[in-house]
Amino acid sequence: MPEEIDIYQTIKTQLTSNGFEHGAKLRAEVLRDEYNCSASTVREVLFRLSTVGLVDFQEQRGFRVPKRCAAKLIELTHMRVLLESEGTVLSMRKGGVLWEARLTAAHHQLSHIEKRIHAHGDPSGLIEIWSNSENDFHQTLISDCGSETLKQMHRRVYAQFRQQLMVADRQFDFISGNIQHHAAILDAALSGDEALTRAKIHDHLARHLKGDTLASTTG
Amino acid sequence: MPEEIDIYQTIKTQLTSNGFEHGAKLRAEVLRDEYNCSASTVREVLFRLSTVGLVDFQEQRGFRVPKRCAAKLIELTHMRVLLESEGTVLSMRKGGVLWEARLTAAHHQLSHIEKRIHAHGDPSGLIEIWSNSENDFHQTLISDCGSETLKQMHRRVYAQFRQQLMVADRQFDFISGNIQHHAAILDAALSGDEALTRAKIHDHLARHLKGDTLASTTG
DNA sequence: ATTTATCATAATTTCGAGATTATTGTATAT
DNA sequence: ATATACAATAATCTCGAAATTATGATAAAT
Repeated sequence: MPEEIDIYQTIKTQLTSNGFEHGAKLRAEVLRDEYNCSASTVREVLFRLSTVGLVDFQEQRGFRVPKRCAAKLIELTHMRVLLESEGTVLSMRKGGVLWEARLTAAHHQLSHIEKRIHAHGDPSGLIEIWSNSENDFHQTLISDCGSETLKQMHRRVYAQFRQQLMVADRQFDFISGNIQHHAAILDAALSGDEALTRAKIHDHLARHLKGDTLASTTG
Repeated sequence: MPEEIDIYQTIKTQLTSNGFEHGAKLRAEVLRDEYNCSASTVREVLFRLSTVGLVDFQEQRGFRVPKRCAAKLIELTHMRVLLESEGTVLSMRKGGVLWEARLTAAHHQLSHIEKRIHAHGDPSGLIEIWSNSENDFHQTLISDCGSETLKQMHRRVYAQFRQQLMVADRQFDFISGNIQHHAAILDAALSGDEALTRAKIHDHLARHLKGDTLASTTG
């Protein structure tokens, strides 16, 4: 069995779920023990992840986890708005009932978890499952856009976005306003109002655009 | 000196300038002779290029040059319109005179070459220089958008786009209409009319959207 | 004649070591 | 005390070969 694919996914998951410190050095000779493989294999994986933006690489100076950076988060947010709006509107136009059903289902699950977190106050044990549901909802929004390229780019941006946001022990990206935000996006999408849908997607992410020099284009 | 970076650039250039056949197999053991290095180094490079979309990879079945595919070209074109419009409008808003100057210069050079090709009839000897100028013009359009992320994504999409279009001995992407198209984009950008600029960028690339199921969003 | 099994060949994947380069610490000189 | 030169250490980069897996050819069986 070729394990490089597994190792790639494993390290990628670690990178996007706070498995490493921001700015931490990633030494192949050290990581090899974690995954029972050689340093060369780890090196290849890190090289690939650097191409995707989840790892920083400098020649002759090795690999590092990208450090937190406000400007970068703004750029990634801006990209999310752009790609997610476009993908969602395209999915709406294809007008599939199946898509509406899947979106409703994804929102139902996400909503359920968010209400539990809101009621409970402490999201500690639910962070992973919430993170997966949030991801699923946003992926579903664009799932029927008809462009594998767009979906791939969005996955990439989303992964980097999450990496920037993840901090140990904190409440991550979750705020109580999310419940209304997600519901508003769902309603707008089902209503068929493209401009409204774009606006709601923008509003949902707007809090990450504080101090932005990049103005919004579609709002 | 670490040559992997050089080899990466070399192979990338070959991939985007018709250096390989569409669908051709890329065997590390064979390519190593071309670049005076080991098969492992070539393998790493191909792995990285596969992450960027310029090489197809299947586990246990090696690397291949992506084959030509109408649907893919449409997706890439759609992405170019999306990213290039957004990046250009953002550059316009930053309103730099330096940007306008650079854009005018880039257009002047491109225009010069295109008129020579148009007059001469045969673009054979000018393909490479035209290709560089065209690339430069479009990169300059978005150069002051303020988002490294957007620029990086556009570079990637553009590279894949060109790879799809390149065919040996043919006139590549060049058509006589380009001269008017590029001039129209320049004029619109300098005039400050955002909607018009978006429209002209779309029109310029519209011929690659034949048979598109993805409708345009901003036009 | 077509299918299945087995074997030989070729390609891919993984590895650890050697070569190269950066980093750190120490000593000397200004 | 600061700066420079040099040596020791640690990291990165490159490589060729061994291990694994796919591919293709040949033979046996239905």
